Amino acid sequence: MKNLTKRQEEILNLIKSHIQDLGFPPTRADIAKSLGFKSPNAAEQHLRAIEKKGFISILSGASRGIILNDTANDDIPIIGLVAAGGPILAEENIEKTIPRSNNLLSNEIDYYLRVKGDSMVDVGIFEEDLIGVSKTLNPKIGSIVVARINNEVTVKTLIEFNQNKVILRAENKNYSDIKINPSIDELVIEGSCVALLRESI
Amino acid sequence: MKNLTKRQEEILNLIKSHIQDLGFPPTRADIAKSLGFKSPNAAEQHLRAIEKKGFISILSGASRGIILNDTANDDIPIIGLVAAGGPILAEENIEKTIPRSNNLLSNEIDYYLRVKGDSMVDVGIFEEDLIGVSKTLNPKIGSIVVARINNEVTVKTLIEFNQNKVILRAENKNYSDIKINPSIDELVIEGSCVALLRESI
DNA sequence: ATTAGTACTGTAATTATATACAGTATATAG
DNA sequence: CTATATACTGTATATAATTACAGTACTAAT
Repeated sequence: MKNLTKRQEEILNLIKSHIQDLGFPPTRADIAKSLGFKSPNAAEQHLRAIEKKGFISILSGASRGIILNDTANDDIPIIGLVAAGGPILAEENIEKTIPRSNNLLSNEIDYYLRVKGDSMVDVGIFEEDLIGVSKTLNPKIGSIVVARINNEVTVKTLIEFNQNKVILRAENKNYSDIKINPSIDELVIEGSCVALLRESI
Repeated sequence: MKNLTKRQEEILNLIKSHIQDLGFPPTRADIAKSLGFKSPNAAEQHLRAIEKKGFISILSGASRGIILNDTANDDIPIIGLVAAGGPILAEENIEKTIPRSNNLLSNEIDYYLRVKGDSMVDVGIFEEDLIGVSKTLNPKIGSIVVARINNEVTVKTLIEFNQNKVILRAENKNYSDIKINPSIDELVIEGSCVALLRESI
């Protein structure tokens, strides 16, 4: 997507604030009036240019038919089953997304991961719960982390983390600790768990 | 604000989803076409009625000049400690509020209640968790409810609910069932638990 | 009994809007 | 030197859209 000129950006911002204020886009005449053009055609031509650069779509024949092509992908993805092999945030794993502005929990959250299995029930994390994961937050000993062991993604408590020994604990008496030697098995700590959501109790 | 009729609500929803989908409100003709009216005037008159009831404003002369009067500006309160005696939603119990538009869970939620104690740990509800409570949802046997027993507010599973015998269960082996005779003890089911939030795991 | 509200059809006029066409001027890239 | 892009004025027109007016029919309230 090419860069907008100063004037074009001015017009795009005008469209955005018009939508913000009134709830619908401006007409060509509105734009012309706001920016002091004496011809609505000036606005028309700017719109065409902005459309050509991909920032908006114009519906022909529809009044105020300007659609913002929001590039700003600040949605938080909800990850369902993670397909083995690929990255967690791969397209195919995304169940749906929610706008970040609707997120009332920590804004450190990079994605929500739907919990599979009962290995964390003793700390109140149940199957189908959504855990909020921060990729950047440094995983601390004793915190709950999202780990990938040999391409298998799992949620566990981090008990020990050394060069040649990592221990992950399932918070369920029926499971035993997972001991990993990172020089033998591939281990990636994908992130830390910072929140939890449960729908339809 | 008066209530909308079924048809009027249908039209309001149509406007909302049109805005959601395209970014601007529909025209009278759009509405007529969507709902099968043969005259755009049918839409016009509905819009006037909806405006009269306060749900929208219509800008005269402007195409698509329909402004949603955000009624949904009621914030969802987060209830901390419930002071004995008063209603749950009393001012002094409100820890803070969050805009309903930011709520990504069920929109049946009337308030969030901060959980005190460990009586529900076996179903993954921990101290300091926030449970989303619906006042209107009919409490079902087996569901988790917010109950008030002699002015004490508690969260428990509803096991039995008869005229002279109500059983509430703590989901924690260390607690025993609470048996109540509603003709002796004052019992109010305040709502049903429909969601759960946990911050800072 | 009558008024007000709901729920439409049908027609038509006015105005709002998109959009084509014809220009002018400046800047930049090949 | 010649396209191509930017940045406009000015005019005109087809059509999109609002909106008034005249009806019909049913329901609920005063």
